Amino acid sequence: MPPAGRPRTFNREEALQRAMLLFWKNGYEGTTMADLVAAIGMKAPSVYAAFGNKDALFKEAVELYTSRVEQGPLNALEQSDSIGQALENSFANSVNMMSSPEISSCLIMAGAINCAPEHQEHVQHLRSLRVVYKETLRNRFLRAKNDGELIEDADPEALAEFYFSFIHGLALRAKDGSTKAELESSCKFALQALALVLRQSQPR
Amino acid sequence: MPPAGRPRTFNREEALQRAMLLFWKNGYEGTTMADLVAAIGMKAPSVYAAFGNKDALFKEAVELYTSRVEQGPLNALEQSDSIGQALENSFANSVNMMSSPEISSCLIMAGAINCAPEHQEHVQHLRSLRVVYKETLRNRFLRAKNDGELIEDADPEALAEFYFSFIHGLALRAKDGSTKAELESSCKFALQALALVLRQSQPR
DNA sequence: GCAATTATGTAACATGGATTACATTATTTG
DNA sequence: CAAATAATGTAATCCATGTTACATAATTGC
Repeated sequence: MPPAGRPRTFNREEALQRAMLLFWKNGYEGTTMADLVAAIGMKAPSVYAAFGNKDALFKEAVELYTSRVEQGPLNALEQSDSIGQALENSFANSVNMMSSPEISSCLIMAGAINCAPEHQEHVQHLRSLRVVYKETLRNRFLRAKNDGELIEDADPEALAEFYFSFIHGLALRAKDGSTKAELESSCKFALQALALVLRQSQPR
Repeated sequence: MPPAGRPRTFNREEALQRAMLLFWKNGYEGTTMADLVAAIGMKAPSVYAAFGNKDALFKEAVELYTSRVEQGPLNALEQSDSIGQALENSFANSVNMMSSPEISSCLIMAGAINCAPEHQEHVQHLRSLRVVYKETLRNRFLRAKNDGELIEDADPEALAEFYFSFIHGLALRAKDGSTKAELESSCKFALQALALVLRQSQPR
């Protein structure tokens, strides 16, 4: 039984998806409510009625992004038993999502950098999501160490920080126009470097 | 002979330096003219008279930043004959400049990401400066290959892209709160990875 | 059909932030 | 001292952008 009142003439999910794509492409500050309203194809009051305000819409968009896009690299990290495979899959996943021609980069990694005072809500929000990725990476390296995949000297925290820096940089390179091939060759080298801390790796 | 007219009551260079520090800390969009005017300690018309407008002031601030701050890592890249030393010095230099407690990160690398439409002038400007860094890195690797420092298989372009991604990421990690120690241990690993492509390196 | 409810479109309002008009003040030159 | 020149402070103006008031339209339940 639909609720009383005039029914919506647009699809909320579809509208959210369009908003997400815009935010992905241009970030929070680079996307105006006018842009969003136009992309959704309705007038401002309808969008406000459906989503609240810009902050709330952004939050929902980021949730959609997280579940649809960011989850890929995150899951890949955990699904393989070998740390090498895990990273390789995660990177491949990241590069793919960063390489859509019109959109490019990563909403979370490349979002709201140096754009607004630190205390603004969306800045904190994105940062906390970056922390999630970092923690996932960190836990994966701790597990690898535990599993005996890494040499004694290997420092999982440092490795996580290194690979996270690299991934973070990839997102910016994508934003700055690096091709998929360039991103991929970067990743290839980053993965080769893992040999330096793998226990069973055979030096060439 | 000073020009006719009332003399300025503030030091232009000092004002520019303060503006640069603000832009460094908060980026172009995160810094308002009101902030700048307050930091300089004058009223808006005086600042406009001295610097033109926000864009022009930003441009001058970035020039100051480039010559005073960014030049360090760039010079370090070229001043050493060994690619390993060159990178090590450049990274150390970068980490130092990114680690000032109150300021942190890099004006050029972390500036104007996903904050404003691509076509805005300051966005293009920062991007072009990033290209300079990338090109310097690329040329340094080409030279290393030429000098016989690298193995046959080494791809200087890919190496440049990788290390630039990493440096780019470092800037964001710094912005996101990584400690100097974390940045340093990341760099250490990144430099160890160079062994994979160094001709004379002895595998362990 | 009528009341209640919710969406829509038009047209505003509110705010923050870049920029400037104008009168005034301080300095050099003649 | 007068004229010219340039800086200063006050107080606006302009504009983009987020947000909402209000009248109207479409739907449900009685």
